[in-house]
Amino acid sequence: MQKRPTAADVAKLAGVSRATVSRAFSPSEYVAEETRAKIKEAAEALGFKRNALARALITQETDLVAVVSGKMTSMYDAHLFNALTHKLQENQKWGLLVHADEQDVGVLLGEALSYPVQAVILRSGNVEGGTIEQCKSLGVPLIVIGMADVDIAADFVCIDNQLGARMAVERLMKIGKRRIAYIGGDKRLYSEIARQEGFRKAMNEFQLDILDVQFGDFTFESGFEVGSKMLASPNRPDGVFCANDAMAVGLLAAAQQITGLSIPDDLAIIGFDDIPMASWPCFQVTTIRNPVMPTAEEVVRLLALRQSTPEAPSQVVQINPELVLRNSA
Amino acid sequence: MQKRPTAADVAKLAGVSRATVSRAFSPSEYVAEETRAKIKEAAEALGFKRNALARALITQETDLVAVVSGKMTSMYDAHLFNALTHKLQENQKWGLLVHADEQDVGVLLGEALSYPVQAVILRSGNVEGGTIEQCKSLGVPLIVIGMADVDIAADFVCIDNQLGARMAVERLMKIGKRRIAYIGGDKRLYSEIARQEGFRKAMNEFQLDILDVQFGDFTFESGFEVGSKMLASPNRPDGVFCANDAMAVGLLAAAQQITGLSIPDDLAIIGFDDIPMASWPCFQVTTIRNPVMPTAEEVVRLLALRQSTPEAPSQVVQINPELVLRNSA
DNA sequence: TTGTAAGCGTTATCAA
DNA sequence: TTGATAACGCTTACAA
Repeated sequence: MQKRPTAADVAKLAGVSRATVSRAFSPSEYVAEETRAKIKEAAEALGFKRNALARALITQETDLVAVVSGKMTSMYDAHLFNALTHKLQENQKWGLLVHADEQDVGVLLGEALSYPVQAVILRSGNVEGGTIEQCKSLGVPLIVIGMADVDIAADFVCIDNQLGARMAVERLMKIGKRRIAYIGGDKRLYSEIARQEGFRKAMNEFQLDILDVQFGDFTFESGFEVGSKMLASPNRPDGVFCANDAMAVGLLAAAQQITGLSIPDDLAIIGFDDIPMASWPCFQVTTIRNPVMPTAEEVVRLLALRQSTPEAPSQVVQINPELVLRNSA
Repeated sequence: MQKRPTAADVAKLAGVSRATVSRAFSPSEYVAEETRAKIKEAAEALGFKRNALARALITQETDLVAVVSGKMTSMYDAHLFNALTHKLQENQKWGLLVHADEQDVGVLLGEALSYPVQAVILRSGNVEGGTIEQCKSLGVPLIVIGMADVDIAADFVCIDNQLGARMAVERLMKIGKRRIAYIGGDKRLYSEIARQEGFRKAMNEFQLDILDVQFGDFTFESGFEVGSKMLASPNRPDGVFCANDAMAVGLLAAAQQITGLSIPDDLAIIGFDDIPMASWPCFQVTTIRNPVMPTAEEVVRLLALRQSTPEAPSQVVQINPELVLRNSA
């Protein structure tokens, strides 16, 4: 920040008042075309740009949105992030990046909130009390992606995990699988909890016994490792629902190393999310799509809604999952 | 943005002046411990936070940094982004997100620059003139990641692509390969240009003929496709250097489908970047590591340097590549 | 140690 | 259609 030209500089050069310069930059204000042209020209010459800070201060409205996101460990995270930033930009919002590695969301968000933001968009496995309190006390709307909780005063946008899990079980049933197992991820994360619950409910509904339940940590490596053990067991499943694609691909890779094991005949695999890798020719994993664009769109819709109707009751928006058939099930 | 409490509110509640409230929040200012405690208490009660906008306006210094990044299409992008935001945060900087899909970097950056940012960090395949001009005319330092150009008045942080390519060729030579081919990515991107040049120079230096040169677009799918063709050719190489890991893994996957083809005996593969996937048990690709942490660290170092010494001549910082030996070469 | 008052770069109100 | 002038929420001389 240094010798940034100000409206006063432009005013002097154009021979008008500061107020007129300001007006010249507001399309809705009345100002003689001639004057406006003169001002624009002077502004151009100086490289003048209205200072968003000073503007926000007086207009009392920001186009800043805090985007809280953890480490992006999978392509799903990266794609969601892409979609979100894309949509925000399309709606003239600027994302203020808050990178929360661990449990430090509260502190970091606190610091970030020294910027008056229009809302906080949180993409995280867990929403702790401090975060919600902070937003509430500052009157900043909170929009959470990837989980749902009707008891928290925040908006939520989340894939319908239960339905997704049910679709997976249904598919495995349909292709004749009865010895069905589950590979879950980090037990503290909402996606794991919800998907496992959906899986259990569906299995129960179809009156199927759950053959095996194992846990990885949502990574390929863990899917490979846990999957290898599961396949080595004498009690081997003929169908596995994995809580995300990375683990499903890991399991598939493990299965591919066992000679004579045919996919999907001996072993069917269904993942969750539909990351690009699931469609690679060497994998071709059947999965439950968790679409990022609709998610991002709902987020900006809620953002707009909160701005126009701040007092509206908080919403939980469910995104529809979709069964994507490939070779693994 | 609504009923955010201000310093005046706190002052009234604590029974002091606005100035004292301000001082109470600056650790270096003298203010009676008793008063400070009283003010902190009042601030706490109201949920007061100093407004960063107003602060920046008066202090004339921002902790905002524009982070321009395209769509993240690979885990390398995601990791670099993680590392960068992490480091920025560690240095009390806030990233203002600019998501540039295509050639629209100029326009978007222009809008983003209405916020007085300390610097612009650009992660992109191409730096066009408009971007540089805009930064210069506003006196905002520009730091570019992933390319190097001594003729542009900006700081650059970039892996030493030539050295990396050379290390790959050297390794292929060392394990007895002489029929060496190259699979490149999008020809407009700097990484492609620099890595290919490095490859050609090294091949020339070792007095080897280049067997084949093909191009994908830096994705797994393209590596698989181009690789399949390359392997089907009667003039099949015994060693391939790929311009990134995604394509190297794609090529490997294609090779794995050919029965009787042994890796690395019949075909050695070397990638670039060292993304997690390269180390997966089913791939184990030898690669040239392009480390993200050192890159991010250099960026924040340059950021600090530009702030303390704005007029220092621009730098091109080369990051050292590293040969990571795995099973594919 | 604290209060008063000026000012950062804008926009909004009110006259002219 | 334009120009003074007062805000916005803060920091910082300068006084007290």
